[in-house]
Amino acid sequence: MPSQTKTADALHTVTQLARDLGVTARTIRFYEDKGLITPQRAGSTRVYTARDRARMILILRGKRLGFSLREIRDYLDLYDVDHTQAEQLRLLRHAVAKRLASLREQLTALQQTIVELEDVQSQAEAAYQQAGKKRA
Amino acid sequence: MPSQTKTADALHTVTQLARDLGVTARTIRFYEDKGLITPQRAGSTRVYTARDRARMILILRGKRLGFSLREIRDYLDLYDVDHTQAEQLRLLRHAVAKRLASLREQLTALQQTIVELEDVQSQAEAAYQQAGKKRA
DNA sequence: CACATACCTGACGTATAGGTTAACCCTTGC
DNA sequence: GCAAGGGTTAACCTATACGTCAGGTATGTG
Repeated sequence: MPSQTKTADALHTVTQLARDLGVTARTIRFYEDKGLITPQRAGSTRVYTARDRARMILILRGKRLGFSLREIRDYLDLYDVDHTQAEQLRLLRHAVAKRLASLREQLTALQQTIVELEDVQSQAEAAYQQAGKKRA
Repeated sequence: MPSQTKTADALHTVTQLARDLGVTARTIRFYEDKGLITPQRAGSTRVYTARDRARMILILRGKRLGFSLREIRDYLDLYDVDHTQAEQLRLLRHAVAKRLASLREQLTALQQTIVELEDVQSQAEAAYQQAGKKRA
């Protein structure tokens, strides 16, 4: 695909894109500083294409999933090189699997904590009832 | 139960406790600085009892669950309240209920994140298979 | 006594993810 | 002609959770 396809792709400034995505312009510039996105420039003004927007969405998604900006950058770099490289996909799968394992561990621990806390709750409840009786 | 029961409880220094728990002494002192534990002192030297050790274990578990030290401190404070005062019990129950609600919320979010990641995983898997085919 | 250890406090450094502010440049409209 | 509004960089501030000295004290041993 040649680089000039459709001119219909809306271009945006940082502020517009930020509003669109629910982050601040500062955040987007910060990501650029960290090498996660590199918009074109019109003079010194940043110009974002639909592709850039899609990339930002991937970044935010990565963040939601608990990856650090550095990790996100590395994974996005994998995409950029070539989608068909099996080796890179292997790395991605590995990273995702690791993260999943960690999350599942957290899930188990969290469930356990809830059970424990429910125990504390019922004990506090019982003690409260006792205190009530004594006072009566 | 009176406060002096068995003298058999082993006492430890920061370094000993740290090694025992797999953290550094600096970490333990830091927690003290943040009000999470307050060991007794022998002169200026910190002295940790079995209770202190148990408390440290609770702290570390909280950390594993991804809570901030501040949250952990608040959470431990709940345990410290006098269990016999009705008013305090009321506050305790309230705090525990709030924390439980928050934990359940986190649980839901975590489960959702896992589902999303599993999705990413299966897509990466599919792409990997595709790449394999192409190369063959 | 001197030296090795271990403990203490205090202060500064690090990484992550931005927020805030300052000072400056351009463009547009009245 | 100039203020308003948006864009830019640079630099400093924040919070979290420690690591890493520096400098000082106390204890025990040959």
